[in-house]
Amino acid sequence: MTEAARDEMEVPPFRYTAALAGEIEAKWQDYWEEHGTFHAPNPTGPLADPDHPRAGAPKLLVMDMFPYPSGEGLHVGHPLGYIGTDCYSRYARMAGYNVLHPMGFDAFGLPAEQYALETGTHPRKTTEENVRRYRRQLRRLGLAYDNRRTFATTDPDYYRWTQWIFLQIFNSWFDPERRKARPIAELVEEFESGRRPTPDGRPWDQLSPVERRRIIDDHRLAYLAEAPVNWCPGLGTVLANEEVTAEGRSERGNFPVFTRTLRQWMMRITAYADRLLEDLDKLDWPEPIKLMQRNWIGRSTGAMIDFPTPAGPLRVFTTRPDTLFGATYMVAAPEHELVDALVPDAWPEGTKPAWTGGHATPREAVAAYRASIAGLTDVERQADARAKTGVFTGAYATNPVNGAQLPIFIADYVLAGYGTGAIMAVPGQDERDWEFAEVFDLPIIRTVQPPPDFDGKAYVGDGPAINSSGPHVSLDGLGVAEAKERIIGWLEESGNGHRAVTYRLRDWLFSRQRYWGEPFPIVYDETGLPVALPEEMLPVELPEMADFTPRAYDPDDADSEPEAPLSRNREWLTVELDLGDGPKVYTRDTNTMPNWAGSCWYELRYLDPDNDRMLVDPENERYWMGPTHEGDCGGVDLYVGGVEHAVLHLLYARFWHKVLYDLGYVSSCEPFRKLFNQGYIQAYAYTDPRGVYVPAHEVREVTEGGRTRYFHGDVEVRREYGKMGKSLKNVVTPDDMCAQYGADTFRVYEMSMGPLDVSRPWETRAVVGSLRFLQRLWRLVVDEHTGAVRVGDTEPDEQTRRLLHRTIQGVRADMENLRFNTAIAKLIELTNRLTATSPPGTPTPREVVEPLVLMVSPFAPHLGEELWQKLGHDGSLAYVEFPTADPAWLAVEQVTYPVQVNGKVRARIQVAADASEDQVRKAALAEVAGYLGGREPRKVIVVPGRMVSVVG
RNA sequence: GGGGAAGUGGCGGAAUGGCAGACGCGCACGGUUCAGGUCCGUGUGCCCGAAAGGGCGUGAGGGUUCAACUCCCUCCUUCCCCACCA
Repeated sequence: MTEAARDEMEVPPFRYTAALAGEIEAKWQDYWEEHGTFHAPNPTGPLADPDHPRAGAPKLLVMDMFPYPSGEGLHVGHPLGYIGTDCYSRYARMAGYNVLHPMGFDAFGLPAEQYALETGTHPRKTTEENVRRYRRQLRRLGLAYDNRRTFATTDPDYYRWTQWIFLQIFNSWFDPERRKARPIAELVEEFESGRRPTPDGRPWDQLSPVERRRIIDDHRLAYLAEAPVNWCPGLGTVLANEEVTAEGRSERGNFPVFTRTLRQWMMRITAYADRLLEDLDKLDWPEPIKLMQRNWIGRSTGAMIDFPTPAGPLRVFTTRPDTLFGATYMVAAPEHELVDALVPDAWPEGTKPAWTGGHATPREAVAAYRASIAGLTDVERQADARAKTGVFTGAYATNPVNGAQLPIFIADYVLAGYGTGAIMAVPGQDERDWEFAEVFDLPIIRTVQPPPDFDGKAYVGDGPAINSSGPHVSLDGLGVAEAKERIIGWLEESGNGHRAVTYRLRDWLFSRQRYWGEPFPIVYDETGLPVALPEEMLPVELPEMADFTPRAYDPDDADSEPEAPLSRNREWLTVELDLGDGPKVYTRDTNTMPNWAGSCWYELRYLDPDNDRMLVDPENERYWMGPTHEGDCGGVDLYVGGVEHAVLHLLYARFWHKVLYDLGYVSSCEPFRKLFNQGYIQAYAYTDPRGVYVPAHEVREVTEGGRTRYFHGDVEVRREYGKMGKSLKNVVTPDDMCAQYGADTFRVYEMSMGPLDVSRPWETRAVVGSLRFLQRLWRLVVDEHTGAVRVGDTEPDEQTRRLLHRTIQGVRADMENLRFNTAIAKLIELTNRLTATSPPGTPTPREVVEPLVLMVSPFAPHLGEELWQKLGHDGSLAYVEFPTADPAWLAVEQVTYPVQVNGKVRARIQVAADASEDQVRKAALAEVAGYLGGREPRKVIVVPGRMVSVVG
């Protein structure tokens, strides 16, 4: 007889098994879909429904970071956050909120295209298949989405609006006075009226149309620029800095990446740096995430200082203008534009041999140094980080504060992209400058007095200024902060510099030479300047192409040139249009948008997914996302996702949202009011002695003598801890869990493993604990042998009733704070109490089991619905009020006080809850007198309701 | 190098400064069972003890407090992020 057959014979016919769970789950999933149970009503438009039970109720918008439907499918780690938001949403709906909990798919981008390339299938086809599979898997988990609002970013109806937003950004400029984006037409008007001077001062009407367009284009929030970009021949595309690893390789594929200057679309996110920084204070986000964004934006305050040179002023940015007297040399980035003009024909008198790099002329030295840098990979540069390299340009600059002649070097420790690409070097107060000064034997002047016990080199701390007096100004004796103020004052008066702020944040490189992305709604006319397509022409559909592969090259071929796949589609490339000045032939932009584009605004589309007149109806946006009080930015009420999006996605989305806010399309000035980062589910993986991974589920654990060893067959294997993945042979899928235990058990297990924001290891063998819990709950309602409902209107005993109300109160608090693990622990306790007090054969008190079923239902929704129905109720419990604790049963009559003597618990006393402190003290002392050796206690502390502490 | 998070039984984890280890896994014993466990019950931090009881215990060390997993200082370890940002 097989085990399965035996099980079938022996297991009571109405036991809650995985098989029964599967039936119940399918039944309720169909029910919810059929009845549109989780449809949330909008205030207006096609999704409005005044008869809905939650129409007009307070709203709650709960979202997950939507998934990338990859070809690999889901493992048990993926839905952790989704289950969390689902439990929270179901709870909030029962607590009276109109809850919108939508889900969509982020389907454009590199991985989908890579997967398509690997399988030789068109990305549209594989994407559609993947989305279908994800939908099925998520439905199987009972996730309560309003599925009328589901979309993929690859739907033309969706990316039509992605392109529309691009056009709004393209047609806007940032007004620094008003600190906001304004329509580009208003800028044109300012130039026309003369209120705003043109860059070279000529009147607007004397400029040629092309000159005017260039000026306007230079102001746009989305603009074309020759930018140093990361060209990856192996992938055949340029990459954003964020997609390049510290080793200078592509994050995806690990191919070499080269720097190349190309004409690219850029987004002027730097214009919003200050607002992106300031508004972090208004957000209910985890502090570490805010800090990461602050660091990414990297605002530093200081001064710009101009140092006269023979080739014109060399401008530097410094955060330490107070150390100006300590500058002993200058360094420009090797790429700095002034360098070529600076370099003299011959080395000046007295040039130290070490400065020349052994070259006969400065020009040769500079060229050789540049070549040596270009030949290095970033890994080598990184490895060389210890030893500073560089070369003298042969030129000197003048320190404006004292006339000192400062040799100008080029060195790669100065970055072209930050500040002005040049620095004044102050070795006395900067460690990097000190190192360089040591290598090149340059003078070191301390301008801040280090403390007596300071034995380091460069001193970066605070202290009185020294050696800082000149003919125009003296800083001596001032602290760093005062010295900064005084020197900036002098710089501004004397015209040698000014206060300045710089940011680490760069403008966002927004184009990719890829196929699987949103095409730009841009064409070029005969001038080669960009022209926006009119809104009526959206969407610009991605043309079907049989050959969509990027032209990849030998990964090491640094001389290769990028080529966009769309540029090979001759038919699509040119288009005849009449844009108001007669029919003309235009060339389309052949770039596509990066995969961040679709996720930059999707929260808005959920609110009004079918609107074909606008992005989102303002009334719907105001209802779901609008500010609710003075000083509030508004936004999604709860946004759950992984920390890996702490910077990029969240920063880009905030930027787009702010542009839409400035232009008046949304009432919320931030997209995500509250952010929560869920942890990751990790897993063990096992390698055999050859280092090959073996299937984790085949590994046996043997514990002997307190030491645990692992075996695969007879072979001992080594355990590793890490991510779940195919290559590690340790994947467990939700489908496995649903088949083995049922979706409800799986959900309960994931939510009970630990706090939602903490990563933890997956352990399949522990899942059974959650099944046993649900089985006990089931057994409280259903007789396993007869299938009869065994709930009666009997009174629970007082202790059980009190426990019920304490549980209700505790579970409500836990749910509000997303502490699902402790909520479940409380529910198990109550279930265990009922199991003990209502054994089989006796009725289970309805008064307790009904609220228990309601409280369990956010975690185990299918079982909840089924039991609710068995308890005699019609329809779904999704809108039934969540239980409320009765204060009368929370109050206690007797309190047990532990009594500590000198920090150790020596006794327990029972006193009436309303006993006075004095009564408690007396009772406690009577109990522990023996521990005091007959002496009077020195001190007695009564913490009301908590404990008594006696000090002897 | 800078920043962040975290160290509690065999394991996952509980604990507004107030009885450390809730709840679950595992394990042990018992029940039901011919048997098995996706059942039920009891026990389960460590050490001494037959027990009653006692001692020790939240990475290490110090401090504040009647009282510290919790607050402060120093150190160690692990994970994550950023890394020549002037």
